[in-house]
Amino acid sequence: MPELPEVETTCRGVRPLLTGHTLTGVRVRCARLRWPVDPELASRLTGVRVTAVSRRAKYLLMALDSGATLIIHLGMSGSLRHVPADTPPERHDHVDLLLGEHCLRYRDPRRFGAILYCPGPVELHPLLVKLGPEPLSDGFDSEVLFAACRGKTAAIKTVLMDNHVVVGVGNIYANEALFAAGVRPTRPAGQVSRDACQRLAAAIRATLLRAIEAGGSTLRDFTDAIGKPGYFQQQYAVYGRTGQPCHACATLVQHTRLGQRSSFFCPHCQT
DNA sequence: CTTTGCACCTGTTGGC
DNA sequence: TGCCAACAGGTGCAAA
Repeated sequence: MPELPEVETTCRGVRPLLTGHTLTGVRVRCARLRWPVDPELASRLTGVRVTAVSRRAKYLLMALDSGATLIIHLGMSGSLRHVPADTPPERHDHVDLLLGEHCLRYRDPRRFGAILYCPGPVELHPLLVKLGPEPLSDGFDSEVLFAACRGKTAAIKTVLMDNHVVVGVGNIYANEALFAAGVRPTRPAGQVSRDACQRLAAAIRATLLRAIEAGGSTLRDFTDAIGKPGYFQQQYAVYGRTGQPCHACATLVQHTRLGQRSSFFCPHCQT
């Protein structure tokens, strides 16, 4: 579920609940996530204070005053909810981070997500160390994208979704940004002009920012039901609109498959 | 090194 | 109405 906007919204939602607070316990009901949850997680975290909550790509990073970091990834179906600690867990509620009377509850039906304890410098963690720039930072611009496209025969959409090039661009936003930039997802990256890269970089930024704003305005309290994924659905220009008319020219949106991922485009607007 | 396809899971959907 | 295959927003990793 979570694309970068949902992860960013989750990050902003949990930040005030965690920052400066001490974890009073951890309940692990199911440790079988993408990677097994550390069996010693409870003893490592109990009594430890959270000093900061941030995000890198789609990883949530909870900095601890012990110098360690708790890394949480929501995978495809994960969510964090803020509920009273005595709320009976439902199916797929795998982990609770206890905060006195309340807790942060991790739910993940597909269990593609992860909860990892990183004792050392988190920026050196194997999962983070090779990541490309954040799409909303100065580290990502059209020149970075253009350079990454040089000489590549792979489809531009594949490059946009490559975490070594830029992080956080999932399937939905790759499709949407390509439409906004007028670039066909199947176009070989090496044939994408500097000008098109300019439009793509801007479109990625605008598309993500718009979604984050939509999420932020939906989100008043990060409590209970609001923490669930898909809580802000927005209008997509092409994603999931196979056979429906393009909003710009009424040509029917086409569907194709690129590296096992659904791709949608307007054959008239995108070249 | 690049590129491709698989694997990890469960829940939902669409076609027959 | 019922059943089952196909598919779902991620992404690390093995294999080619």
